[in-house]
Amino acid sequence: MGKIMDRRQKKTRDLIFKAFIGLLSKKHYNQITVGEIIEHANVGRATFYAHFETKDFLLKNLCEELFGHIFDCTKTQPTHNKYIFDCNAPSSVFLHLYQHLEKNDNNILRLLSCPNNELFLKYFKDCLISLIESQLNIFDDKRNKEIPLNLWINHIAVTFVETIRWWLDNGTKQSPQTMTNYFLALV
Amino acid sequence: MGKIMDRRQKKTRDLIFKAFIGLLSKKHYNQITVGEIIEHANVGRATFYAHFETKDFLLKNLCEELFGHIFDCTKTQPTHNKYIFDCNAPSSVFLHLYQHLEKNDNNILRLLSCPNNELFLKYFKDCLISLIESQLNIFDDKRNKEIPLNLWINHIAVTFVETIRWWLDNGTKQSPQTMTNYFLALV
DNA sequence: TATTTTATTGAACGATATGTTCGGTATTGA
DNA sequence: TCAATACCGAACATATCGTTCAATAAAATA
Repeated sequence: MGKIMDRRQKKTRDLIFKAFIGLLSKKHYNQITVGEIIEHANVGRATFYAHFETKDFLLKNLCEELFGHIFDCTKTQPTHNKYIFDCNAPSSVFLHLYQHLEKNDNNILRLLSCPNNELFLKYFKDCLISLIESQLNIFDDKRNKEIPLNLWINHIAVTFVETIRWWLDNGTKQSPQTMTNYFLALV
Repeated sequence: MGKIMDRRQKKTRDLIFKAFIGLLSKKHYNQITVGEIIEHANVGRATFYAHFETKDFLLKNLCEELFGHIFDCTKTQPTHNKYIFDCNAPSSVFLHLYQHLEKNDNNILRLLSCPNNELFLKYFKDCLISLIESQLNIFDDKRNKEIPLNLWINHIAVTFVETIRWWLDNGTKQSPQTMTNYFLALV
């Protein structure tokens, strides 16, 4: 994973990712072939399989690369989030996520709004859940104690994911702050 | 769709559906082959393709068959729902859906809790959205007018779907009434 | 019942995709 | 400079797809 990579390795890895992303934004995951990927990446067939066991693993690795560091910077120091984000509002983590997305690092938006966005939103949700678990106190005032805890956590995560989906479907016109307000109003 | 069917047609159609459901509860949709389906259904290859253009169409038809009538009975007389369900509570439609699922007609539960449940929950959500659009007044008291309408409707649908997912994951131990309460508390 | 219509069968086919192998080449890092 | 290693790319066996067709069996109709 974090191993030091030969320049060549990193280069072809990036080429494959880039080609894959390009294809994902055009056609459905299921009908993308390895042949197409290596053609667009301009990479040998054997090379592809030297890097990725399977198309599914390619997807998994791509998700880790894309979302990994977004959530990393919220997790590495879970108890100090407020200060990291230089903000005391309880919603800072979520505001920060909207802002991060708006910056569109690594073309994440392109993937989250493409026909295959389910693939990524699902992965995104899994990351979110562990984040929310560590930030649960934020929602204490909104919680109905009747509701089972894991149902509640899941509901928060899903609500957040759906605000993002809606945001993207509507052209990302709203500000991160507005989206945070929508999110908090819904939950 | 509703055409009169030759006995043979209905028979093979059911055999294929049954085989498909059996496979869906064992392995991932993507790695189910037409070959496996016809083998388990004990049906000729050409016969399969005479019924279904594609595996994707098979899935679509299965969804329509499974969910079609559940939602049909809520839609055919949209203005009279209260009386159909013999209940005056505004939540009756949703209570009725939980009850319907609990009866487990057509092994719907098996599909909604299998590893492929995303496939069905997604379809279920789409049906839900049009149902909710026709029942929106039920949620008038809970709605924050700041929130865009389609975001709001989507949120209600997703919340309902997620309560079902949670219900199934936890063994369907709660009563439909309890689930309705959870749902209304979340939304 | 006799006849016509329709559905199923199963083998065979071409096309496409998969994942692997291997000898040769080019790049890298020390 | 040189040893290690990543890439190439063609070839291969295997698997799945979706279609075709002539033969057979079952249902609908008269």
